[in-house]
Amino acid sequence: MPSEINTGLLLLIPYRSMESRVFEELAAAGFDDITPSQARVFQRIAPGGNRLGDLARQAGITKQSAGFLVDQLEALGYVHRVPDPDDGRARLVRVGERGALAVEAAAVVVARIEAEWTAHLGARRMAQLRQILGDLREITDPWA
Amino acid sequence: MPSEINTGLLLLIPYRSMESRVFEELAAAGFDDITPSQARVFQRIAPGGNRLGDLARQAGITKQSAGFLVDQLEALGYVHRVPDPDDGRARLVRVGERGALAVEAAAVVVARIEAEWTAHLGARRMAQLRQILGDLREITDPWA
DNA sequence: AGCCTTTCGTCAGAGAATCTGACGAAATTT
DNA sequence: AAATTTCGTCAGATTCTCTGACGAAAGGCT
Repeated sequence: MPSEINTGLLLLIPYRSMESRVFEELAAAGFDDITPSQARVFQRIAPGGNRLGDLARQAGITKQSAGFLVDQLEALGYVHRVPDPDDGRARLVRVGERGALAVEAAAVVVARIEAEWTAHLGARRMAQLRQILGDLREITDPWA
Repeated sequence: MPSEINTGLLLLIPYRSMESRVFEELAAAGFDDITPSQARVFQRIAPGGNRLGDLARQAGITKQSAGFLVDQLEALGYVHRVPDPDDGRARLVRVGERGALAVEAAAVVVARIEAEWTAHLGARRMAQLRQILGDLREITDPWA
């Protein structure tokens, strides 16, 4: 029978596969001092930078935890914080030099994995998958 | 534009939504002493029971961590351990009485969420989603 | 039989990640 | 101006996870 496995687990399996592969290959490429938790925050940083609270909400953790992880990312040179010109209380977390290199390296790995998935599923179904997930985001993304 | 967001994150968003909702509603139903980490191990337990090492591999954690979590699940009455008749070193982790009730309650919530998703996507596309994810599992499930 | 070697689970200890609660500073509202 | 809210941090505790080492049992190999 065509799998009575619940849809949640069905989503988690490929996610985990991608995450662990990106993580491994990044480590092999010299970015071996970043942890998965740090990476999950890091990957949410937008081009213009984000406030700490935004990152926390998007990553689904408290702002204290996000602050803890950003401190480490900053010490490792992946990000830096700049004052928020619009709000004296806040600072913006921005991708730094080393972070930009990591982003680039990660994008290469992600592209390769997506290509493998496309090869397995066919371009048409890969596009359907992304389309459907995008639609699902409308009712499942607390941040969208 | 149709989202250049990477497919991994696209998978994670609905997963997290489902996980957190199941978790919340389970807590509201009286299963409020279980943690997400415990639940991620618990949900892998098969009808006949599993060895600790199996659970660890499936959950992607070390056997020590799995042991730690199963100890707690056992203390809370969700599971129990029985000797493995085929191997004197091993024991089987089995779902206990209270665990079975939690499984039942979780299944109800999962079914409701899947119904919501189906209502949003349409039955046809929901089926496509599950079909495609099932296929993707062939190359992404280290356990399958 | 008797010895490796591997596998299963646990113990011990350390480290990482997360949370709750409380706080000062700045922004916003009244 | 004062009260309220929001932003980030500090402090402390808990939870989760890992590495390393170990005894017990199983399986292989002379």
